[in-house]
Formats: sequence, C-alpha cells, structure tokens
Amino acid sequence: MRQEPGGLTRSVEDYLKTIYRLSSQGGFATTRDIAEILAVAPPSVSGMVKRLSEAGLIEHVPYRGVQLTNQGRRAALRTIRRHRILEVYLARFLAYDWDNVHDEAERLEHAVSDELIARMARALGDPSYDPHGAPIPTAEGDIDETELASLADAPVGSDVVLRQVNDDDAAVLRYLAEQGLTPGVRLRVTGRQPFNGPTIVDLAGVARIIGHELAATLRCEPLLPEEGR
Amino acid sequence: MRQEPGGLTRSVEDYLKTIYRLSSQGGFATTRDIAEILAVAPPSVSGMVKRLSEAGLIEHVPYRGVQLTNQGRRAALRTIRRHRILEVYLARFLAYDWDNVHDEAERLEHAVSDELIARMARALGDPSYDPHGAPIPTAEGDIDETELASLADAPVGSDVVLRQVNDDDAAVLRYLAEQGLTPGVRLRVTGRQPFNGPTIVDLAGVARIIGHELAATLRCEPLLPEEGR
DNA sequence: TTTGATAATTAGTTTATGCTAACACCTGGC
DNA sequence: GCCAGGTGTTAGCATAAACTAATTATCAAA
Repeated sequence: MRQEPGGLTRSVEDYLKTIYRLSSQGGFATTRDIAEILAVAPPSVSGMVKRLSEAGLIEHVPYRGVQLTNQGRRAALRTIRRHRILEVYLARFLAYDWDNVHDEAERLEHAVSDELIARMARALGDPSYDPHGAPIPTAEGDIDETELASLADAPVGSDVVLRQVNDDDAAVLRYLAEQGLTPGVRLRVTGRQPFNGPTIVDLAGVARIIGHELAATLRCEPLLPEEGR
Repeated sequence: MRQEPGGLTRSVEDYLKTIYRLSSQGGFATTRDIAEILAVAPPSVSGMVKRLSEAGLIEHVPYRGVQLTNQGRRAALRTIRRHRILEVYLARFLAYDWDNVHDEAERLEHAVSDELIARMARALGDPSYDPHGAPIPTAEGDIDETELASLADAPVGSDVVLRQVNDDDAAVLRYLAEQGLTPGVRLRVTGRQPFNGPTIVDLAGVARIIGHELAATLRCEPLLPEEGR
C-alpha cells in the first residue's frame, strides 16, 4: 500500500495539499473545510489528522484545526508542483484545454516520479505559472506566496491585470475563456453594483459584467496609473 | 478506494496483467507464479483470486490455476495498452532510455485516463510496438498474438530478425543496447554450445556470444533464405 | 449563565489488501 | 499403491481509509 513514489499514499498527499490550501493564509485548516473539499465525512478527517499528526506532517490543536509542519509543507508543495507542471505539460504538449487539465493532473500527480516531473519541467523551460496563473513551486520547495487581490475588491476606476483563476471547475473555466478572461489580460474596473452586485470591467474596449461570486475568485494585480501603455 | 479510471483498483489491474502474461500461451496461471511475479505471498493471491472470480474477471479451478474471462481479458489488455503506449511516449518525447521506461509506465498505467492515452497514441502516430518490441493492443482490445521463437531455439546457420526483448530488467536492457541487440536487428546464428551453452550470432559482421538464459528471452522471427538482401 | 447550534471527536463497522501459521491437496518416486 | 515435499487454501490478524451513530467541546446569543 506504500507504493507511491515518495512514500506517501494518494490520500495523504490529497490531505496535505488541501491543508496547505486552507492554511496558506496563516490560519488553521478546520476539519469541516477539509472534509468538504475532499468530499469525505468529518470523522474520516479526524482519523487522518491523527495519522498525519503521528507522522509529524501536521500540528493538531484539538477542536481548533491543523497546520502543516515544515515536513508536511514540503510534501504538500511537492505534490502541488507535480500537479501544476502536469497541467502545463498537458496543455502545451497534448493539446488539453485549460478546463480539462485539472482532473487529469489530479490523478497523475500521485503516480509520476520526480524524474518525470523534472523532464517535463525541462521540456517546458521550467515554467513559473500553471495555465490558470497559479505559481509553481520550485523543485527545492520555494513558492511565490504573493497574495493577490480579488477582482471583487478592486476599486472602481482602477486598472488591473488578471493574474489567476480557480482551476477546479471546468464549466467556469470554459465560460471565462469565452469571455476572454484569461491570466495576463488587462482590465479597467468601470463599475460595481452595491449589495454584492456584479463588477463591470472594460476588456480591450468591450464591457463585461461579472457576478460577485465569480469576481471574488478572480485574482488580480493592480496597475499603477503611470504603468501600462 | 475505487477512484481509478475504469473502476478497477491498481492491485486488480496488476493481477489481471500478470494472469494475462502467464496464461497467454493457453494454459493456467498458477498461484505460485502470480505470487512470484507480483512479489506477494501465495495466500494474498488466493484472496485476490476469490475476489476476481466473484467479479467475473477470471475462472478459478481450485488447485489448478486461473484463466481470464473475456471481461478480464479486455481489462488486462486495456492496462497493457496503457503501459506500452506510455513506454513509447516516454522514450520518444521525454528522452527516456528503453531501460527506464518500464518502471515509470508501471505506475502511470493505473492513473492515466483513456483520453490521455488516446492523445499520446495520436501524437505518436498510433504505434504498434513498444520500445522492447512488444505488440500494443488497439483501443478496441485487439492484439497481435503471434508467438515468436526464442533465439535459443533458432537453428544454427539460420538468419533471424530480433523482434522482442524482455522489458522488466533495466540492467539487462542496458547490456543489450550496448551489444546492439535491439528489436529489428538482423542476426545470423553461427553457432551454439551444447548443454544449454551460449548461442553465437553474427551481427553486421561482428560476433556476439549470448548466454543461454539471456538468449531464451530474446524473441526472433526466422528469415527465409530467399528473403533479405 | 445557561443553552442550543455547530463543529469535532470517539466508537464501532466495512472493504481492500496484505501478512503468517496451520492445514489440505496432489503427484512423483519408491 | 503409499507417502513426502511442494503448492494451494483457510484461518486469523493488521493496516489504511472510508462510513454512521453517538458523544463531547465550543461559542454566541438569549
């Protein structure tokens, strides 16, 4: 049962990835949130938390939540690197669309060797971002943890560059691609309706209306007035 | 635990592949042989045999052995196709040597989707043989089951084409590559020592002495005298 | 401060897969 | 035609990871 490369099971890698995601902005990952993301029942999480804790991969504060230890963080970043390199590779060399790469990478990330990831990364010229704009950890475990602002928070009148979108909902990704909302695109925030209403942006002269919930998942970098052409 | 594509677990796929290999020349696959190839204890095989039998993937004759049903055969060939397409892909597009592809493919074969295999096959021009000369089943489950003769049985004085070598021992594969013994190469059998002694062949004017055990694993196609240039 | 809702945990079961030890079956050599 | 040694199977146990049901902890609001 311990036949995965790196000595961690598929489940363990999935838990660590999820805990990384939930605790990366500093706090604790809760049982509830982990259970929801992994689509398992909360007691399953309690059980795994105990095992991960005994293995020294996480710190557990009962009834509070968990955080990764350094060792756990390293393991999580290793899996995340695999996932994102795979996404770039599939998109670039096997003609996958950006809305299909996630599921395939999700399975492969547990089976590929370090060697294969290194070869893929080299073939790709060591990319720094995946097709959805997420930063790719280096083989040494360094990652760009810059916090990007949400488009839903960008001030009306400001110019921003769309940097990152969520990768886990294929239907959303297809819609975003249709609308031209892909990482790197420049947007001017032209308006926003109150009470969690939509954000209106100008994309190369065309208006786009983006619902609040969707806008909240789009991560942007503000453009200073003197920047840009 | 049933998260593999195709609904079969990794273990089940490995057992079916092994049973296919052991029973492809018509007979039964025995518990002992399956256990040895998969590096598990014989009772583990008995347990799995019971489950596979209940699932309708194999026929079990107690104390005799097992054979694949049509359903089991289909599943085995699907895994074998994945494995071999992966081997060709890794060798061709990711600069793997033919002695390294096996282990990587062995893990990936359980994780890739049909979709990815189809894309790889297309990128490769739908290859019919893997880097070791083994035939690749089609997506529909057809496979070239031509029985090739062993070099150890080729008559002295005959001309043969080396068609297929074993893929599972990296050290052997490195040695064969050094000696120029790769699929497609033409050999003249110039001699053989008695009592399971080595076979001597002429490869493009150079003599090669091949021990009996190794020669027994090399599969060849006899060349009729009028053939070849 | 009590309480009720929500979240977390424990207890106990299930399934897949492995193991060792013990027992059962078969076949070849006498 | 019988028996020994090897092969196959059963019994019983372990572990990882999931589940449901029951219990406990926490927190915020009345």
